Amino acid sequence: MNISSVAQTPPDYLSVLNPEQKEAVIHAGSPLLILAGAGSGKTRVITTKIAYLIGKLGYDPRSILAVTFTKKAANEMAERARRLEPRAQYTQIRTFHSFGAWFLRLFAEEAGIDPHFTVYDEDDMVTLLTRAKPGLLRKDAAEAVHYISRVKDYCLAADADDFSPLDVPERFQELYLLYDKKLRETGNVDFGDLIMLPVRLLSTNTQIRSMMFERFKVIMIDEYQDSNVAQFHLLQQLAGPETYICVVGDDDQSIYSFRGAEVENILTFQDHFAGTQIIRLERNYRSVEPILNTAGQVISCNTERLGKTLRAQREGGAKPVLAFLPNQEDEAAYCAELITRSHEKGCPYADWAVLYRTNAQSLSFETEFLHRKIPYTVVGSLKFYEREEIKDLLAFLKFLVNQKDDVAFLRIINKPARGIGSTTQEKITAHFTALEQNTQFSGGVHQGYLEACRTLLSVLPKRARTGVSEFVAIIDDLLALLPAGDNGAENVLAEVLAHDAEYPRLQSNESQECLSVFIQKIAERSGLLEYYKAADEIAQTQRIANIEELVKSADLYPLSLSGLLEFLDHIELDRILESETDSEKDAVTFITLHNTKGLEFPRVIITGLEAGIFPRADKHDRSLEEERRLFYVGITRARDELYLTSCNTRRLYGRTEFLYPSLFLYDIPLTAIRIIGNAPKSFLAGTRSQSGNHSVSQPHPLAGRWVKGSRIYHDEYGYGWIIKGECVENEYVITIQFENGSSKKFMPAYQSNSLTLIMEE
DNA sequence: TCACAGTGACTTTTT
DNA sequence: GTCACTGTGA
Repeated sequence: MNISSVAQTPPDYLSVLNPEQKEAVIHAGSPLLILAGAGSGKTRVITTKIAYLIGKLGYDPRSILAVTFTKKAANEMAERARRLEPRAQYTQIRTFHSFGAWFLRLFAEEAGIDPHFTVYDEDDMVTLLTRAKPGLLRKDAAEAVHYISRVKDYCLAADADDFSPLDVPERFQELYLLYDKKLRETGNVDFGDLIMLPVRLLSTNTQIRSMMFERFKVIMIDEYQDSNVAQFHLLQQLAGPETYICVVGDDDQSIYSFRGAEVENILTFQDHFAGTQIIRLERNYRSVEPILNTAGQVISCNTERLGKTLRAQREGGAKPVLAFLPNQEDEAAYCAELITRSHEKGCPYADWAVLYRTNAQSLSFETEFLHRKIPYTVVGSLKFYEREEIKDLLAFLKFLVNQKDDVAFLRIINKPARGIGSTTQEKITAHFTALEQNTQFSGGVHQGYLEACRTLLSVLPKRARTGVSEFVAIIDDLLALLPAGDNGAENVLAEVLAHDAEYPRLQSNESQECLSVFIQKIAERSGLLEYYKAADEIAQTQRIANIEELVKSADLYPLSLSGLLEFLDHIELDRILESETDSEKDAVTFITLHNTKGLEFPRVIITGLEAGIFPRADKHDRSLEEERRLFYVGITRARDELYLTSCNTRRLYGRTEFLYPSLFLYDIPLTAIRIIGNAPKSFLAGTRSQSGNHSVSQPHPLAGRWVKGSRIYHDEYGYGWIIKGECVENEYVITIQFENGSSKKFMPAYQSNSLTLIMEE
């Protein structure tokens, strides 16, 4: 690692960079914070930097650790880095969590977990906690699990004295302790552990810590604005005195604080890493000028920013369009119309993206587009790995790896139904617990639930016995098909210090049988294939197709225990994104604003810009700023054309609600956009809805009927009286004070079914 | 073990 | 309005 041998002649890849990008690439020595605005060529800088470190500064590729948040981003980064510098294939380019998993497998023993651990998702966590505390309602377990996840984002273990950054419910710690005890019994980990356990291990074990210092000389983190406190601690632990640290992020694009992301990490980076140099990338190559200006207007309304002004590199382009529509059907029709017209002029459907705040909003678009036969794909509503059939199959895989996996066992013991009801299941669990306690005293090892099943066979009633012995036979058969292989952690020192060997993930599987055959066998032998085949026919679902997809995705992994573990890591940690067939198809993209991060489209429509929908009604101060950043992220996805839509009314929970324009629309100067449709006069006058200051103009035809002081009855809210009647943009709006204390606004014209005027006798 | 009805919730969600 | 969960009864 000779840092002093700087390049004499810059290679090609440097010549395509602008001065700031180049500065960021060749910077060395002190910690570096790159503030990279949307569309400023951030990925290019990171990948070029990796290539430069290896090719020009002579760093060993294996001594570089590059961390991202999504598998997709990691893949893209790895691929692009490799194109610039082939040796970058040996660089550790991973997601935070897959790095944690790699680390924990190496040091499983020291961390007190099974080296064959699998990762529990939130759903599994809830099941586990429900098992740990019988009688706990699933709803309450889910709440506790939510807090457990959050608390782990702050690196607070169950025995912590205080969970003060968070407002945890009463008796939370009791549940947390119980949960963690149960989790450790299974030998598995949850997502939070993948970061928290490495942090704890590194901070207490100096030997391991120096091994990491020895291994990683460079640490780079992408999307740093979305890192949480635990991840910050991990960075601190991994950063030795000699380590070169470079983080890249954009505080204006921090949109995951509800998941524990801590903007403070990027805002205070320079305070924690002495001598930090900051480089700003402010040239935007993506959007045309009017779109970028709009984005700038919006984000400048936030106060908590490091501050950064993007400059458009693309001139020309049209002003964004803001369309006011009567309701969500018209909104969907408007989008469909726009897209159809552009398609007729030769624009591919795939150029378009329809963005919305919540998944539920996709429904009206789906209905409309289906009707008009416009092809579309919905991104990320029902996640592949969350599907029942996939979870079932994965539970089988997990159980084969680890027979103490409580959650997996529970899922598969009686699915498809083998006549093993709750009574039998409880007997097995009780016996398992007894085994667990016995071995704790004797220091022995047991085979978990499988052994518990086997020993109980003789004492079970006939029907249960048949079922359980069938289950045991299935597991035995499948285990016999799985060659043990090595678990990849046998020689930790070699793995950590190896500088030439390729990581097993990239192993070629030509000589070996592949894992997909095995998963196919599981689907058959378990009876799940047959079970879902029948279900598909009854319910017209696609479950078998999903199972096939899972089988296919295991193609690249060898048939061995380590291959299976790797596959599970891949599934759990780096979720399968949309299938290839989807991305090849020419179709409009329907997507939530959150999911658009890192993407771009030539034409973008941001829909549902109404107060209470976006931003959501409960957002204030800091979280309002986060919502605004979300709007900013949405706007900056657009390359050539941007459309914004806002509805006057929307059906919510089966009720038609009257809605005001989104607060964020007031951030944009009227001259910067082209307004079409029936814009509320209060909006044009700049009167914000929140203040409720609507000037009453001429009397409305309905005003004589719904007069102030009248008694009313509402289906949902009960009795009340009208405290205000006003005319807003040709619509008559009344404010009702209900007897339950709440007050609400209604438009009588749209609510005649739920609202009744009580005539006095 | 299954089927049905009543109840409640109903953001966003990289891993 | 819709879905998913929970508990009861056959």
